[in-house]
Amino acid sequence: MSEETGSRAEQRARTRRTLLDQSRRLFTEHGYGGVGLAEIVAAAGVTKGALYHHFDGKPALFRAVLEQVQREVGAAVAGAAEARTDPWEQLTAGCRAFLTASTAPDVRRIMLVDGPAVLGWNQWRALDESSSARHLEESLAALAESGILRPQPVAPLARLLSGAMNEAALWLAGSGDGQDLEDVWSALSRLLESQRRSE
Amino acid sequence: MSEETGSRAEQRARTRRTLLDQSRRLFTEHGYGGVGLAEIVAAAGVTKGALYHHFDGKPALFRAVLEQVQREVGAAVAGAAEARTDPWEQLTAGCRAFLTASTAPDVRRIMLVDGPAVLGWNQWRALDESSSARHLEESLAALAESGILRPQPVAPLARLLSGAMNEAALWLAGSGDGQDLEDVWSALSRLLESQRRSE
DNA sequence: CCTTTCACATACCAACGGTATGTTGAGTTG
DNA sequence: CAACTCAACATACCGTTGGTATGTGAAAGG
Repeated sequence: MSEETGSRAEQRARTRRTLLDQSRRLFTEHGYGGVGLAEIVAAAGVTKGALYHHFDGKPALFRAVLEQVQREVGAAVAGAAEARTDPWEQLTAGCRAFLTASTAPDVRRIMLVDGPAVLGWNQWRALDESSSARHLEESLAALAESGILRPQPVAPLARLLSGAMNEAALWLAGSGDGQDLEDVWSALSRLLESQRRSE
Repeated sequence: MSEETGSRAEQRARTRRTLLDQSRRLFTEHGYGGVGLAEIVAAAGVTKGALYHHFDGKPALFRAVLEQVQREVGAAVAGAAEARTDPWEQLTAGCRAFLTASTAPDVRRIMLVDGPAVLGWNQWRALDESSSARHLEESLAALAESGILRPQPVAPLARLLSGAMNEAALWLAGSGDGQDLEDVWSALSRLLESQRRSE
């Protein structure tokens, strides 16, 4: 299994990664409040001393896990958008990528449910802004500047769409029905399309 | 102050109400995880025995508080809608009432932030459905049936709009700027109006 | 009155997050 | 290469937490 070989830096990295992986799994299964540090360190095969050597406490550990999840979601959104050239398609592809990515159980629980409660909404919002939400507002701003979007301030619209997609992802994760994704997607598409400037 | 007069039923009701009021205040100020039962019972002037006589535990107490908050928000939404006769105005008035009501600190923290994390999203969603979200979907369904709304399934649209308004309320509560409410409201109005059937 | 029952108060427990200190081996230095 | 340093943990412990089991005094019932 995980031998205690390697340099000190390797051991440090491996321990930290194991802690992150196991806590992410347990947070997903039982929620932040439903899992104790004892359970986490037991699953990782270390002790609380190791955990507190790497993280400042339980909230800091959760924050590190959340940042990891948000980086992955942000990368998925950005990747889907960059695969397109048309600005409007970049927006829609990014939104669809966010919807599918956020339906995963760990994203759902860690990012959408427990995140705001553990860190407080303001901190959660700041993290969300720096990862995936930023792409949405930038995309909308570009569309507004080139006149493709109906003229309006983009910041409020970005908030509304972000909230709409968050809620939709939570709903989709619970339904498990593939048809629901298409229903939500057409509804969201209608909302997006309605903000496109009529030629 | 609160004398121990009255019949046994009156004492019971008074104790329960005090417990609900104080826990609601403390949950709002420090969040669910940030306040202990000791603090709650001290503020209410009773002991843990009284609390456990009225509620099954800390999550059950929070659930009772949440249901109270949701009833108030639902009543505000329904009241604003029923003050109008035109179906479309009922929708917009209800949405605006939800936005303003959900900006209050207790609604924000208890209903929007801690609610899903404490009860789990499925239970939270069931409570939300039975209070304010139901009005939204019913209003949309009525508009769809009478042909005022662009033909589409209303359930996904209701979910998207509900999430959008939740997020908007969270943002508005943090900004404190009165202009932001108007910005968000015009953005939301544009989204709603775009789903109105063009004559 | 006397008894029962309700509405709590008191005392207590296991588990929790967090800390203080001990230990070991890799990396550095003379 | 031997002595030393210090990072990377392990171990033991503490105060507090949510939860429970039991005691108690006043109101309701006969």
